[in-house]
Amino acid sequence: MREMTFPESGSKRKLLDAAEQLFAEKGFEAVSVRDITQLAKANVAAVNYHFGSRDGLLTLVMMRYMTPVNEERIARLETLERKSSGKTVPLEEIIDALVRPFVTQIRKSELSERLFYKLMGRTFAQQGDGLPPQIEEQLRQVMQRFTRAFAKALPAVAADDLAWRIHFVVGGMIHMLTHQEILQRLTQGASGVPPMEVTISRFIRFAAAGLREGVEAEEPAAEGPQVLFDF
Amino acid sequence: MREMTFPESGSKRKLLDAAEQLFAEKGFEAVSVRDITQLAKANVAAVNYHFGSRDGLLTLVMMRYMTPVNEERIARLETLERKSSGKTVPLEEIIDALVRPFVTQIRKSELSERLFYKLMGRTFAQQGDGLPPQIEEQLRQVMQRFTRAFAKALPAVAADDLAWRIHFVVGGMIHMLTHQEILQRLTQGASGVPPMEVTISRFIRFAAAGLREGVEAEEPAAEGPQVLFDF
DNA sequence: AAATGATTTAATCGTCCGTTTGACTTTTGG
DNA sequence: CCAAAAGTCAAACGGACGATTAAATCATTT
Repeated sequence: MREMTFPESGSKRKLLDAAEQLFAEKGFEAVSVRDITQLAKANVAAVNYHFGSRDGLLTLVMMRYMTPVNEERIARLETLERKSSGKTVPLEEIIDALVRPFVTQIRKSELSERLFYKLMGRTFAQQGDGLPPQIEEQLRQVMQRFTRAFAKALPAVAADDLAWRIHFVVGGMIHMLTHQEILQRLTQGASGVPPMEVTISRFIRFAAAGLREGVEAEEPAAEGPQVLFDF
Repeated sequence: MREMTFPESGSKRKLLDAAEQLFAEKGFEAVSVRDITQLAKANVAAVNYHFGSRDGLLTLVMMRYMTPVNEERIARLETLERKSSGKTVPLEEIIDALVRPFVTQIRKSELSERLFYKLMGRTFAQQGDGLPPQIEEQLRQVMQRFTRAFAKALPAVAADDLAWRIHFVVGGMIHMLTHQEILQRLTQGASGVPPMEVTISRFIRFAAAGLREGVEAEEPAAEGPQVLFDF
């Protein structure tokens, strides 16, 4: 009958939140367990008690915000492929599925927008350089999935060419996230649309053009107009 | 008659070389003074004696490989602007001036290609996040200079749009450098051309297409054919 | 109320860090 | 040749780090 009571005290969550905030602000390696426990108003030993080690906490923090994003990416891509059964999925929609979860998942985090984007960017930037294996595996699967989708949408682009172009796209995406604050001030002033929405639209157009480079324009869709993207 | 003897013992250079190598391999923050002096076969105190502090050494290491690259970037851009006096500089050539110095400056370093690219990538990725002020200033000036050039080459692109597109390009460039090793294996097997040359050609095409997005094709150059880029 | 398990706490461990010291050795210039 | 400068060296400094211990406190169940 105790299933409604929290089996864990609030301190575990407080530690996760404090760590998340500090990692976003200062980077993963620049934050000590003492920084974290101090912000969370917990004892130094709390981290090792609840998470086994600093690395255990780091992994859980990463999983908490990365997993929903990666799951939504896959879900969106699968929806796209199901919708357009047979027909090719428009390139812009694939890129959208890759980056849109950044804005849709943000409200579920308690971090400010700015910090959430930084956190995501920091994580992606560290790929292949000491990320927890679970995160690496998630990202590997996501990129493999999207690479296949891109290949289908761009049959005219050679495989090795496409691999590099996707690489460039990912780099642009990371830079968009990590340095978002620098340029976001230019974007503001527009309508009530969140600034990141505008940035993502810009990114989708840029990435699609880069990915399509050298591919001659296809004949205007045989049946009906193309889906419009007026971000 | 002693002009051929080094006024400084070789240890200063050995420290710079060792630090450069370790920074490239493990990242700037993951290398201790003791790691460096051990590889350089010097005493722990040598770093503080020759460079004042670990940060002093880090700054000098960065300056040593960043300054030539940034100077060549500017020089190439100025040559372009001088050559095509009046006429607009082709977009591809501007991007080329931005990234080509990576390959031209590499042989002057004693590092292996792979490490040199990693080092550059790591540095760019840290921009605005604790780089030595001199390096930050160099990069700021370079990007300001190139932003002006891009604006001239793409008068049809709004200023804020262009700023973001350049941002995406820089992100792709950084990712190309830092993760070069992962995809380079796909590129090899070609002719005797260095793999990075091929990668840079791919990057230039990608970036140019992204930057040009939405700009209707200009009428075929009124006088003579365009300069050919057959990388 | 007693017992049990989960959590919190202060104190401390050993290690690594960047830096400093002072003695020692080498190089340099008059 | 010799004094001054430059360089090297072993040793140690204080501080921060992640982790651990054992006792104290809390919550829940019996």
